[in-house]
Amino acid sequence: MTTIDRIDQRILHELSRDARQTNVKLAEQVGLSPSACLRRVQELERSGVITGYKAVIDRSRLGIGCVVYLTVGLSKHTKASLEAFERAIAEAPEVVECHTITGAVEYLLRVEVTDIGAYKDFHTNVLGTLPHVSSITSHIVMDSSKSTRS
Amino acid sequence: MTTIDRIDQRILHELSRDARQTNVKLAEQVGLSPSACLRRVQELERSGVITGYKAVIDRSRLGIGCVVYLTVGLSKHTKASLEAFERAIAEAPEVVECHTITGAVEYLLRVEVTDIGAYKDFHTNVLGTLPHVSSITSHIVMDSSKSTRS
DNA sequence: CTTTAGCGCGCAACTCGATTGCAATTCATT
DNA sequence: AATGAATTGCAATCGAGTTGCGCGCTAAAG
Repeated sequence: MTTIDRIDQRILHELSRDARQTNVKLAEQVGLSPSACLRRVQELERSGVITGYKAVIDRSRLGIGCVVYLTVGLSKHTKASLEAFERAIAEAPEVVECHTITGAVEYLLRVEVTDIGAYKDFHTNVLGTLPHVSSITSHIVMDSSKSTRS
Repeated sequence: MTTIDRIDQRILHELSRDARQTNVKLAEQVGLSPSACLRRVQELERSGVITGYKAVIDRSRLGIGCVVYLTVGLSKHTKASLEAFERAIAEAPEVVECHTITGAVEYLLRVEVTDIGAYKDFHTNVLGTLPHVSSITSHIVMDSSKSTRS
């Protein structure tokens, strides 16, 4: 594992909050000169600690009104059926996350759609067409009081 | 809702992939001159579609070896007990997401820790000390085959 | 049909930040 | 104390960011 000191941690924290602040400002905030700060950032990128940067988009402004976490259980647990399911999920733009999890079911998915009708459509016409799906439990997100993941 | 045309969508898509590419490169990719492209980005920011930018950090490089999604049910559903729970969760650095969801339980949390022992510690010493927590169901993430959320 | 107004765009000039080479400083080891 | 390695700061250069101005296109009004 790469050695991360306190200044690196500060840099990571700052870039988690605002990845497009100028390097000059970032350097000020972590107490380095701009060039030393930039080299730190470059090293964090090169070593793979920082894997990229992304825009944070307010999906509700784009019409996303409904976020759903759902668990999916499969009736067949062969490698082939798992892979077929994951391939289908990879093709579904509504699904923004797919995790293989421990427990009574195989997957936890995060789905983002415009409204509950669109979710029903997804549920019926996407999930409903996949072979080996034996259980689906949906949880609509009413509020996200914490979202600090980066 | 702000009007988003196809070029705006292209911009959003590109900035979801690499938010620190130069504006010159972004402009090339969406087929505008750099200044027109920049104004589009500025407008997407001003209007709140883009709420910010963040670094994507590979947590496993920082020692995070264990991601857990867990559902939490409360025994009391008063406003006061809900708020107390959320305040406690806001103070727990291991919890990176907290969603209020429909269904038999109240919350879905995402927790990131170094290893399963650290999760047990969190489970016992953080969750275990909170009043009104009546059920906890943990799912360890074994793999995330899709993660396109932005 | 013509004219006008509004919107989005491109061009170009200026400013400032990004980047990198070199030298200095600091820290750790012998 | 000396040496080597790692980190940092300085400064110069280049390129990108930013913005004002004018142009072109489209739609609406006369």
